[in-house]
Amino acid sequence: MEVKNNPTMEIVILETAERLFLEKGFGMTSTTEIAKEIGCNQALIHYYFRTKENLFNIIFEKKFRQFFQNIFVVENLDQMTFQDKLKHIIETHFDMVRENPRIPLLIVNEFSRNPEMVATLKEKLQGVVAMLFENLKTDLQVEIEAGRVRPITLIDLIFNIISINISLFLLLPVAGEIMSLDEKQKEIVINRRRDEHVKLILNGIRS
Amino acid sequence: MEVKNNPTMEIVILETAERLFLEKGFGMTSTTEIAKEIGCNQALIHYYFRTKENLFNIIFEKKFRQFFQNIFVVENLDQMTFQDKLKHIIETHFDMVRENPRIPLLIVNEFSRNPEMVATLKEKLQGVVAMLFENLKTDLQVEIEAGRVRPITLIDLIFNIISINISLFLLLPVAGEIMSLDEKQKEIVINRRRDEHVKLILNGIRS
DNA sequence: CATTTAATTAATAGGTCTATTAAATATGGA
DNA sequence: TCCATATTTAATAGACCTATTAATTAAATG
Repeated sequence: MEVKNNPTMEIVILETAERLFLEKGFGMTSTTEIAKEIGCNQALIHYYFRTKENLFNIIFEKKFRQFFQNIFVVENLDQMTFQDKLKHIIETHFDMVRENPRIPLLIVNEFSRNPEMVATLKEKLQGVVAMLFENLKTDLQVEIEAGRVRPITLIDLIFNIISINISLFLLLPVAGEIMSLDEKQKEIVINRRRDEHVKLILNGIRS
Repeated sequence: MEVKNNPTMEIVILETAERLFLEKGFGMTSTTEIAKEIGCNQALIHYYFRTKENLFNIIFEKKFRQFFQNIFVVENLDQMTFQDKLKHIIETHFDMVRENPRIPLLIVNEFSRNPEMVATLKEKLQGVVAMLFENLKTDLQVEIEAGRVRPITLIDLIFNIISINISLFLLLPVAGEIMSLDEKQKEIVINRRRDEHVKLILNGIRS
C-alpha cells in the first residue's frame, strides 16, 4: 500500500478556497474560479473534495471553531483584578477579530443560507462556552455584590464585548468608504477604537 | 399620450425582489426565482428593470438611504438633558434597526461585492451626516468641559451606538441558535438588550 | 369598432456552473 | 524496467442563469 498522500495540492485548494469564500461568500465563488486562481484543472477541486458544498463545509467548520473555541483568553489571569482581567479579555478578543476580520460575516451569511450547519456545530462548542462562563461568573458576582459593578448578567457583558469588537471590522469597510479613510487612517482608527472599547465596556458596567 | 402606468406589477416585483435580496443576498437570488415567487414570466422582470443588477441597485439605494438618512432622530430634543437626548437617540435607533434587521448585512455584503456603489451613495449623504454632527457636537463639548462626560469624540460615541445596535440583529440569528432560543425568548432578549444598550452607552461615557 | 400602445408570455441564444467520466500523465515500488 | 496506483486533464452532460426577441394578449383611445 503505497500512500502517496501528497498534501500540497489539497492544501493549495483549501487555502485558495478559504480566501475566496471569505472575500466573496459561498454563492459568488465558483469552483471554476478557485481552479483558475490556482492555475489547475477545475475537476481537481472535485477530485479532492467531491462537492463545492463539502469543500465549503470543511472550511466553514474550521473557521467557526477558530472563532469560538478560543474566543476569550482566560489563562494566567489569576492574580489580576477583575478590571484588568476584563481589559485583557477585551484586548485579546479585539486582536483575534482583527486577525480574522471576515469570519463573522462568513458565519452570519452562512447561517442565513443554511441554519442547520450552525446547529450542527453548536453542540461541539457548548462545553467550551460553559467552561468560559463558570470561569468569569463568580468573579462578576463578587464585583456586583461589592457594589463595584452594576447588576448585569455575564451573558450581556460577553455579548457587549463580542458585539463591539466584531462590528468594528464588519462596518469598517463601509464606514471607511463613507468617511473617505485610506488604509493608514483606518489603522489609526482601529488602534483608537481598541482603547475606546476597553473604556466603553469597563465604564459601562460601573455601578 | 396614453400613459397606462399601472404600477402594480412593477411594485410587486420590487417588493418580492427586496424580500429575496434581503433574505438571500444578490448572488443567491435569481430573476427566475423572483418570477417564480410572483407567479409571472421571468422576462417580465427584465421588461420592467432591464437587468438584475439594475433592479438590485434600485432596491439597494432605497434601503441604504432608509438606513442612513434618518439614522438618528434629533428632533424635539431641545429641552432635554444630554443624557435624555442620548437615551432617546439610542432607543429610536435601536427601534429602527429592529424594524430593518437585515439592511446592515445587505450593505456590508454589497460593499464587498461592489465598493463603488457605496462610494457613489456616500456623497448624497454627507450633508445629512454633517448636520447630524453639528447638532450633537456642541452638546458633547459642553458635557466634557463640565466634567460630566469623559473625553470622547462624537464620532466614537456615534460609532458605539450604531455598533452595539446593529450587531445585536446581525448576531442574534446565530447566537439564538447557539443558545437554543425560540422566537419568544429572542423577543425577551431583544427587549433586555434595548435597556442594556442605553446603560452601556450612558455609563460608558461617564468621566 | 378599429387601432395603437402596453403588458405578458414563449422560446431561445449564449453563457457559466457543478459534477462526472474517461483518458493521459506522473510517481513509487518490485 | 514495468506495473499499479495516484494525480491531473480534457471533454462533456445537464442544469440553471441572464437577457433578448418575437409573438400573444390586454388595455386604452379615437
